Amino acid sequence: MNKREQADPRPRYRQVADELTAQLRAGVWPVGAMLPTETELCATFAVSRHTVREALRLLEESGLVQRRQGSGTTVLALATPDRFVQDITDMAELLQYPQETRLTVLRARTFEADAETAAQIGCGEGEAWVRVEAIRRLRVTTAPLCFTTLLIRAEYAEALDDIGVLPGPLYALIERRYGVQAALIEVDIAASNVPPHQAELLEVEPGTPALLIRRRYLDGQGRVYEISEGAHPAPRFTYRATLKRIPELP
Amino acid sequence: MNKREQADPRPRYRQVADELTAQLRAGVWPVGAMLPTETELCATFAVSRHTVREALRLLEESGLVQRRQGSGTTVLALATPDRFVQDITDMAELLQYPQETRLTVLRARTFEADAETAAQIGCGEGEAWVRVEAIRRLRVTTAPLCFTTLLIRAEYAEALDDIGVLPGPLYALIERRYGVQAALIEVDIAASNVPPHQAELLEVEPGTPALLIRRRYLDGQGRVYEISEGAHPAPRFTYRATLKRIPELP
DNA sequence: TAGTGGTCTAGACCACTGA
DNA sequence: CAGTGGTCTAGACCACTAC
Repeated sequence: MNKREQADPRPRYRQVADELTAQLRAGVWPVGAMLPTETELCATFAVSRHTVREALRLLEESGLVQRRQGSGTTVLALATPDRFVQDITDMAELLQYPQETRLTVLRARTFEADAETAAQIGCGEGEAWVRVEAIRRLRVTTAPLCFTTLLIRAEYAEALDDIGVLPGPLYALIERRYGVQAALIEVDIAASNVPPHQAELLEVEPGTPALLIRRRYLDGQGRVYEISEGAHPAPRFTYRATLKRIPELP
Repeated sequence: MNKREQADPRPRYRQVADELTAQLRAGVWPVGAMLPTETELCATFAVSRHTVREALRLLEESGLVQRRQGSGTTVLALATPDRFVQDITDMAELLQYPQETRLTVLRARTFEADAETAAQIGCGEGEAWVRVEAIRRLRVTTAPLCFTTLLIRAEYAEALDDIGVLPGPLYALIERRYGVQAALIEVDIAASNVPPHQAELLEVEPGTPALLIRRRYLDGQGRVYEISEGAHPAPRFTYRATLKRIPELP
């Protein structure tokens, strides 16, 4: 039993994981049911607890089961669904602006969110926010890249002073100053026309199609603390993402 | 040494991982250098090899180090960079069309890629492909959602017969018939105007802004085998993504 | 061939869950 | 309280890498 006698090149924990995956797929346990305990699985497969735990770790990483100390291992799914991820490692990659861009603030104004604005933002009524309008340009050429509207909680307003002084996107400046980290970023992308009052600033004809990119930044408590909305005239900007498939278990 | 005598609630392997992370950040080892061997780390931290390995697993999952059997553990980075992921679990989520849509094929035609087309597609010159033009509609209402142009390798053309018969996006039909899995999907999103010849079909005025979504599907060998290009008239469709921060180690 | 990380065992105690 | 998964030890052999 010690050596790998059979011609199976897979490690034992992998064999156990594959067997369990197959049994899950076969419907041995329904979703929500409890898997046998680790000790029981040790007996079933005649392996040590360590090996069983390595196998369960694989199942857990695939999202098939959930383990909870004290209560046991529950079935989350019978088979690994198709999964894709977009993995963004670089902050610049997230915003997808070339490094050589500069944001010029046009206006900044504090306001209190009325009912309608609060609903739009997803914040409480009466909260103090700052609205900033700005233009993003390439440093070299003159054509503006986009017209940006930023909304940030008034309590973080001083981070605005760092725009143009320190590099990086606003959310990074806020993190630097206040320690608030974006835990979640919601991105909405839509098409629209360049609004009339922005057309001149963007140096395009009114009615030019534009890519609207709206990002909502949420902190660890799920509270929205920044919203950025950029209007990018049609030919100047393309949003690009690469999605990788997460390989299935077997 | 057995019990957790100090008031440190972290498990030992976590303490070891955090200490190593701090040392990495402090520059004890440069990028590319070898970490001490697991046995050495056991002695340094006075823990068992299992504990060291759990700690190294954490470092590896954070992308700080790389482990290779036989050669050792090398430093990949001194600190975990900001990382965000978009995690797409549902296939429908990937395409973001509501379930109740139907694709109606207007035209389908086989062609050979000339030099220009081959360069655009990213395929070899002279290869046989099929171009399909189609309209996606909600089943209930009448307003078309988008005008779609599909390009697929001619060898997978029979998957087109399943459109409207089997549910799911084309790439899933191809996978079902031929076993080809998308390993990578590249998504480009841009703004444009609805082309004149599509305006009538989409039931919008010519010149209406549209969201162009172009997806390139690559198989495991990095070969493009399908491209879909959808033109979505402005108010009818918004692309939405949610990015989660990957928590740092400490 | 020496040394690395990968796998595996047997056994122990702990922290947490739920009856 | 009994039983679960979480952590940890001591020790072993194996597969792989590099010299």
